[in-house]
Amino acid sequence: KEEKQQQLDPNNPAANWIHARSTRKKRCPYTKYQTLELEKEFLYNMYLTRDRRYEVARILSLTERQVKIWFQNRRMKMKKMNRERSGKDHL
Amino acid sequence: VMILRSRFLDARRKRRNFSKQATEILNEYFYSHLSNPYPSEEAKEELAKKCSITVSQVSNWFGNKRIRYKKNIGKFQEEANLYAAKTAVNAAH
DNA sequence: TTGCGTCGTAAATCATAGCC
DNA sequence: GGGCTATGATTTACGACGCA
Repeated sequence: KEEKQQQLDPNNPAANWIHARSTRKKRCPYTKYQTLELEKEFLYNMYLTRDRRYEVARILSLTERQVKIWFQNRRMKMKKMNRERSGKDHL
Repeated sequence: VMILRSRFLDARRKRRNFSKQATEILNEYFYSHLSNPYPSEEAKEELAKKCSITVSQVSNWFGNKRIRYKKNIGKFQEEANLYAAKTAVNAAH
């Protein structure tokens, strides 16, 4: 495990930071229907049971992994929104 | 009600490009850390304060900058030279 | 040692600001 | 105004690491 570099060269455009696992799946935007259904499910409960995940994936033609990750991302989004909803009170 | 309404509208107000000065500060950091342009959480907070934007916006800016820079280094060469010269001058003083 | 959780991010895409 | 690109924000998909 690990990787990363540590080469300096300020004047050279040799920024070799990260990346791109060649095996990564290309991002594929979900349809309005898929997103709406996922949102409805999220509203019902933020965490999926195994059975529910299987059903949602089947109904929306997504893999269970995609559904799992969608929920993880959705929870992070909610967290971010709450954080912003906190530092307010002005105007 | 009016206050709540104005807050709601305010939250949805259209985005604005960052000020010239904020962009200047972000670019100075980016180009002076070109070998590893990943500010720590603390650095992000400091940049956010200096730029009068949120930490999330700083993260977005760096995310966009890194990928766009990497995608076309040539396009940013002039800008890179400009900031390199600027930091060199600052270091000299 | 499987398996799902968060955190930070890449990369693609979206939305629209802002210039000509 | 209309088109076009730049730019800030959001959306998928993981790697790294944590915990039970």
